[in-house]
Amino acid sequence: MQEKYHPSEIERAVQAEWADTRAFRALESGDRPKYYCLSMFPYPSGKLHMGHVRNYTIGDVLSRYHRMQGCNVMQPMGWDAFGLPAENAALANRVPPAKWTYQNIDHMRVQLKALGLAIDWEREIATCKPEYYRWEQWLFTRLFEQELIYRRNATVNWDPVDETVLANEQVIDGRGWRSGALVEKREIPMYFMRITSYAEELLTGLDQLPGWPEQVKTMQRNWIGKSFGVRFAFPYELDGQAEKLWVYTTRADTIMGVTFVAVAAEHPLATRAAQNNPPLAAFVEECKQGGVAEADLATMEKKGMPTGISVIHPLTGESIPVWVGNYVLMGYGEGAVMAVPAHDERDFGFAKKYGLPIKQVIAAEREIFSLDAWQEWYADKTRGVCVNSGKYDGLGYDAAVDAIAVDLKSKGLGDKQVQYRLRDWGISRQRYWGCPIPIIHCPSCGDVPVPEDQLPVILPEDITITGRGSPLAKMPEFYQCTCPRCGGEAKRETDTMDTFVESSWYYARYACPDASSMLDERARHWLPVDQYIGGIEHAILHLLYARFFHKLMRDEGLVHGDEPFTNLLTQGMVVAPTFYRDGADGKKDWINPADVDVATDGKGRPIGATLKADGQPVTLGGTEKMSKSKNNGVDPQTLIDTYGADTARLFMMFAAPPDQQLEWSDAGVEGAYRFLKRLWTFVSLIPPQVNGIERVSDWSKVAVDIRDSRKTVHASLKQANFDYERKQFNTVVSACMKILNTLEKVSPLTSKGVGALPRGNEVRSFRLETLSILLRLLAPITPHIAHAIWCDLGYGKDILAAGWPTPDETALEQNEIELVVQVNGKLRGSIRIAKEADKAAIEAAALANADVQKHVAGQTPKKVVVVPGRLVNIVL
RNA sequence: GCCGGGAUGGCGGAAUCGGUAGACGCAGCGGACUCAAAAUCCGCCGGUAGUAAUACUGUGGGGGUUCGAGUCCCCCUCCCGGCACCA
Repeated sequence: MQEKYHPSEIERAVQAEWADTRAFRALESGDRPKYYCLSMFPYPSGKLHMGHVRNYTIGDVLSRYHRMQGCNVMQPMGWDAFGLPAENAALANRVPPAKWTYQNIDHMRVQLKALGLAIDWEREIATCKPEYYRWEQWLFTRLFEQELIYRRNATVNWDPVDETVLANEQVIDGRGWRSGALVEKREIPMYFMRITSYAEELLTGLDQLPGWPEQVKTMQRNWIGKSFGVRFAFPYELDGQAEKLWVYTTRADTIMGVTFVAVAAEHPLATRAAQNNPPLAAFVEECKQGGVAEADLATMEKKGMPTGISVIHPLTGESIPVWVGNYVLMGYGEGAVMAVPAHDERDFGFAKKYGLPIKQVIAAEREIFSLDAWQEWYADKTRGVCVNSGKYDGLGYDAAVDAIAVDLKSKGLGDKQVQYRLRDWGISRQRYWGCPIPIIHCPSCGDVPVPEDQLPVILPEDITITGRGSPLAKMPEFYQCTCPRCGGEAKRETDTMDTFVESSWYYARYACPDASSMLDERARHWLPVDQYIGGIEHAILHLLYARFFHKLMRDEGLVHGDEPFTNLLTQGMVVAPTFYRDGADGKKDWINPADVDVATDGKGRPIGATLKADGQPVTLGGTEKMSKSKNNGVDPQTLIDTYGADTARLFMMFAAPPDQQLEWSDAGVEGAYRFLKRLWTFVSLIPPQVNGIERVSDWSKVAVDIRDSRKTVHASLKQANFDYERKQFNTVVSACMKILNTLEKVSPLTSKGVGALPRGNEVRSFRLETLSILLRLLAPITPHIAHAIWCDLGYGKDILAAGWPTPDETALEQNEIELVVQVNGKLRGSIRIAKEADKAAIEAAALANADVQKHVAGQTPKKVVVVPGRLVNIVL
């Protein structure tokens, strides 16, 4: 074994060995318990980024740890290959999306393999391949026939210049990202999945997921948003016809305070009113401007205009004016809301702005009419009682809602209703690079699903992207077809599916990537996923859609069980410092941290930075998520080329706990490399054992410093095992570092001192045991070096099969313990005392302590608190 | 705006059930080795005062509960993630 650590040689050799032995092929056979470990698959954007490295290292650590614990592990990998960036790249570089995507996949696969991940590459899938998406189309047709998929109109962002539907991301400050045109809302027909039919199950199912972070479950619960309220109608008459304007509220107890009703611009009532009201028509037009993103709608200025139409309050018979409000959306709920300015912040602001009446109907501790008065109690439904509400006066929330619902029901104008905030999932996309929707539009038969024997509907890959509309809609050879039902001339659907559809079931397909049906028996074997790992940004949408899909597939008889992912780990982002210079056009020119020298003050604080190329200063821009736009990404490839995969992995695991943000640090990488170098050098200097080692049989007889060191090692092992179980890998690494520090103190080895071994067998035995523990603790994190040393030292042929180390409890035992003594909660001293000493003995020893007596100063303690094994607190 | 998180030395972070704040690493400072540098090794390292022992102070800010609070409760500030067509 050479003295110098050469990671690239070691890693190449170890990876070749794994490949030759197909070490990570997952088989369904055997009697070990299965462990399916899945990391969210990457979008093939071109190059691996640090977020990927972090995600896949976490997954790999968990996979290898469980394998060493005796599990039959499956860890697959694939590509979330459809999506918008491929079309953008096609526009920019004139490369067809398919070609671009496949090239990226080939490059990123090589990069992933260099990380030494324990992946079964024989299960690789790419969602853009017909053999994958054909089953998605097949399921679509099944769900369509069950009416779990249906077609209706929905609002999208429309770029009037490019004549294209825009993603929310492509709308910047209300304008199209390429054309700069003001974006409009437009209604188009789309297919929807009836996720609301599963709302209740998606909600209650969260209670069966103890392995999910509470934070994610809370977000999903709030997203589903189950509410108990009242749906009721305001009757009115229009053109001699009796009509009803329906609304929904969770605060029916405030119904007597309604002073106006607001409807969406697209509401039929608004349309009708605008017919002979030009200013209103103009306002309705104005409301169509802007995008559909909820964050924009919620933060924009609330505007409105009266329709001139009034409705009747269902309980008081009062005339209530109807307004059009730009903040009311047709797609949500009824497209109309009751407004109670006295008890709702938004309504209050609106009423103030337009001089609408404000009527207090809930008793507050202070008079209403200032914004902060009602805020104190409004959120707390249990506190207020009704006032100015006629027969409901004095009732609390529950009683008032009950009484009001009964009265509405008796008039046929409403009733209690449970509602969900969750909306059905619109899956149609007016884009090219996606899975074609398998529907044929027949003038006589309507929407006809493509029959099974005509699937897949293959997406043509040899096309050109213009940025205007969908290429498929310009390809008669794609859309011209005959109706499967009547044989007449028909038109194929040219929309594709939301890419979230592919990522909603890939976890199941990995179990049987070559199945001749959507899923087979192997999916039932491997599912559910035991451990899922991915970014917190997927906490709601992707994870909710995947849970929904699992239930759809369950009801199709394709999978067993209700939930797809038993345990979930949401990793934090990778962030790095940013640097920039102000460009000529007023925009910032972002400079990569690799091209910058940072100057620090005496204490190591950064005080300035210069560009390496010209030595001139650049501005420090703060720490942000690694991204192309801020040019602060560090290329993982350079990292791996310079230090090796083990260093990259070690740094990633050590720098922060998996679920927290990770700050990039070149010096931190150096530190990780230094540790591996130190380990390697230490091992390389161990002299060959000519006659083998005579093992110590009774550790209680060895020298006290070795016994103490052994205690540290086993305590660190115990801590590391605890931290592995709770997935806090940064402290696992800390424990490993501590073990090596301890070992080097007892068994110093330098290139100059080879052979000069003090105390023979005791040290050798301790070293042998300690290294076997250390290497196995490190094996999941830095698998190459651990495997190489394990073999070199003759521990065995495969560290993955070596089993997991357990601490020797006898090494941790101690007769005397140290107790900290506080006086009035302040640390004043410490005592050593027998482990089994009783409370009286501890108290006496504590009071006898010189440091303590100084502070007690003859006073009689009021109380003495003894916390066994920890401390004594003397209260004066 | 709404929902969910976060804030601890110069920096990343540790503190498992309310019980010694700062483990482990980085940076920095001092020293050894060297002709020299790199690498490596040893020591110091929250702040203030002090030669020191030690004292006071300290976990974003303000209040509270408790013998005892980084940890629990209330209020506030700032930062981050998501908001349904980025993935």
